[in-house]
Amino acid sequence: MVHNLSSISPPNLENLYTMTIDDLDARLIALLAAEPRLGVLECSRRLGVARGTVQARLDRLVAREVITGFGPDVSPVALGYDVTAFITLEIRQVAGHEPVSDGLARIPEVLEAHTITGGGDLLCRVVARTNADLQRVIDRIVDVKGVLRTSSVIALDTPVPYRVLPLVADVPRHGSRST
Amino acid sequence: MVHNLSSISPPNLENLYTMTIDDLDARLIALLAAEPRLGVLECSRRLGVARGTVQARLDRLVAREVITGFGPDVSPVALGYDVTAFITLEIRQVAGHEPVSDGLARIPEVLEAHTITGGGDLLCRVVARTNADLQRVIDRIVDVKGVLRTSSVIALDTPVPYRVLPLVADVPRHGSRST
DNA sequence: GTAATACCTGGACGAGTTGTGCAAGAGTTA
DNA sequence: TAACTCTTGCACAACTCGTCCAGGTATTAC
Repeated sequence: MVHNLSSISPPNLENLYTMTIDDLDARLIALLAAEPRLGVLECSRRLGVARGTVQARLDRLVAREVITGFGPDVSPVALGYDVTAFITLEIRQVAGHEPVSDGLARIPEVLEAHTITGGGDLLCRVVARTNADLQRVIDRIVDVKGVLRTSSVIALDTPVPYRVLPLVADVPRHGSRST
Repeated sequence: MVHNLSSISPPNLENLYTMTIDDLDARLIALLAAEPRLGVLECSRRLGVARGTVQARLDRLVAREVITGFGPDVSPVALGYDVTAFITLEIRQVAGHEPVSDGLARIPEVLEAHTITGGGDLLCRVVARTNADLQRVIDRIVDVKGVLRTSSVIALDTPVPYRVLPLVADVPRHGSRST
């Protein structure tokens, strides 16, 4: 029997938003990151818990959007895009960001774009087949309505490739629920 | 019977390195990206090809490292890391990049790092729990031996989140092998 | 033109996994 | 003590997986 709303909302909200992950979650994520094609059953064996537990944890992690998806991770380099660059855009501020963002989103080579501090600017990561091809991509960006100026920086090497695992291992936990 | 080496090497090398992907590959990747938990059998149904074909294509894509993995994709935001920043490092050039890269790799909040054009510099993407926490992360970076100066830019919004799919759809193909 | 090669198809096999449901026990909170 | 949440262990049928095979077709080499 429910006596008042506070007996419903607060615990749920806390579970959904305040909580992060516990030790078992972290181990599960690390395991899946190491061997992504593992099934639920195999995970449960490796982690030493029941299959239903792994299934429930996974569902919860996905529901809470801690896990946002399961690849596939496609390598631009393997597709022939060997050049990565970071381009800072100076844009006309009167128009706002949206039109520019829309224009950028229409360029396949723009892999991501962020608005950043420092007066109406955008930082975006682009790829191209060659340095000469990069010029073409930059031209396309400059052609986007609202873009005033660009300044590019080419990535030569990637000593630390994108990763999140150290973060997962480092997150403050709410105690270990597992025995 | 093999008459000379040229009847072996060139075709293989071409298949492995020169080729990109064809139409079916692109559709398969797009399908998996949209619904990553799909099995091989279900993919074959959706794509209208035999199961063995999908299996072979997937194996090849992974072998050629067009597909480098299958998540899970973990959201730093869901773990409480709400602040993303891009930090440009000026480093002491005598030592080279490696020691600095190693130091950065040991900081969980450093999600990726690239060496960039412009004289011994590094660009890295970091996350932090709050703006105040970002200061702590920056301090850790500055503490890395070889780092002289940093300059940070905070990402306020991400109008174009990381994506590769448009690239896949756009890649020049070697004709459609599918009927 | 003929042979060799690579690819797709459709079928088959057994082993293993998945989704689902249930009852019981443990731990926490009020 | 009661209510709640989570985990466990078990069960079931349905499905999928990895793997193999033979036959057909398209491309390439000679």
